Amino acid sequence: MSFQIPRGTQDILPEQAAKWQYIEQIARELCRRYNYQEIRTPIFEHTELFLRGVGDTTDIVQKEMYTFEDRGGRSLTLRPEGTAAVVRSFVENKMYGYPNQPVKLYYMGPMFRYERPQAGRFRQFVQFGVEALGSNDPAIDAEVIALAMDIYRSLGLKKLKLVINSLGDVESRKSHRQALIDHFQPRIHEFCDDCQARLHKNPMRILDCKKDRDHELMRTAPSILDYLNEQSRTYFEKVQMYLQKLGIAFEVDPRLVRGLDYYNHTAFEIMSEAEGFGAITTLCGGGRYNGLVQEIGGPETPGIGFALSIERLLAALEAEGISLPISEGIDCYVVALGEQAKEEAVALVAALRQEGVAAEKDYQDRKVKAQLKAADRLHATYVAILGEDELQKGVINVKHMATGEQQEVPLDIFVSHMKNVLK
RNA sequence: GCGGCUAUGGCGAAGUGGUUAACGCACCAGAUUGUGGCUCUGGCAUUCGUGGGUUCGAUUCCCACUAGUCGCCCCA
Repeated sequence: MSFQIPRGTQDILPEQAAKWQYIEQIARELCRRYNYQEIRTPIFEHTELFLRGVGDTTDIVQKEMYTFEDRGGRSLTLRPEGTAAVVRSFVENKMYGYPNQPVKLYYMGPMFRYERPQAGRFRQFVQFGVEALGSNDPAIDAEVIALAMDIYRSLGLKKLKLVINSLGDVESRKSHRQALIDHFQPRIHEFCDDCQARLHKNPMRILDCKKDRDHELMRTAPSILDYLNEQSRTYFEKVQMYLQKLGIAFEVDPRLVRGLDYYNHTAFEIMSEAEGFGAITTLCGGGRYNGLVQEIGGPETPGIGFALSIERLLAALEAEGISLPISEGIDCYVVALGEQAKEEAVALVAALRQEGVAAEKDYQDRKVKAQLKAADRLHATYVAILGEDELQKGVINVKHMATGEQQEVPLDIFVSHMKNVLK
């Protein structure tokens, strides 16, 4: 074996690719209905963008970035997530000046993180995500969540759990942060190393720790929800009200903390509850990021979005035993016998294709029997057999594979005949 | 970054310190001089992830590496 695919990446072979196309099509169609428009940004950006946008205390920035220097000495990074780049483009192209606000965008493409691969985790993976920039209406939070749920439901997923939380605004977070430090500080030595490090860096993450999950201080820890100021609480309540109005079931989990620094107010996650799903159950994560646009150098602009991984979506479909309605099989396989017929078959196949018929022929110099077998393997609806006899009579033998019925069709009307029977 | 398990033909999968590496599926050919899906017959791994080591001899034992997989951390 001379070459192999880089670690944590995968080839999407034709059979799988058909599923990808189907999912992409559903996602695009729903974006059309929700009026989100596609934006395509580069696969790499200046490293500085992610340091700023994602936050330099995050794991992503600290240990997961594919960073390299180009020949001009610039530090570039393969994008580890989509939001920073979309916001960069929003600012750079002055989209805050667009007449239609909020600006509603979606993107779909590969992201890169240098991590150890595992079930549902890759070094290159594809995210579909949306961003709504310029609105502070809790209804847009609900819309974004609804769009994510709609995508999953349209594909047939049932075993989903939507969890939401509010991280509050800057003021609320500050007071909650202090309350957490006061709560854990006296007994922090009873916690794991990670938690001890988190105490001052990001005490909220202690609540997320799985090792110390059962420590009594965890149960009694101050909840962010108790520290939301008036404005933040009202906002969160409205988001919930709208979700109810949309008939979307959810659970409030005050311990839900999103990994990226830029989140505030609404945070949410959609998980799969399917049996036998791997350890990583998060299908989609998102939230509000009101400070980010300014951080990237634009005017103060609120924003909310989510990102979901197509790989995990496929895994969820698999876990729920859902097969997508992928059409397979060609319309007509032209079987040729003899030199003259072979030459003729090339023209016939071309003519069929010209008229929109999916057609194939043999290129392996197979015998009739083997050509039929090949047609069968390709799930051809029809087979058209052309030999010496047919050429003599100016006809072609059209056989319906499922019924075995066969009829002679004059060569000059063959293509239109096929178009007819295939309707 | 850390830990467990794994690595045999296109795929699935048995197996042994000793010289022919089971079997199933798929594929190819023939039985069937021009007709698929069924049946029968035959063919299909100079080789057991890569590199070292132990040994008279290793696919089988040991080590390293690479990759996969599951989990931790974290996340999509």
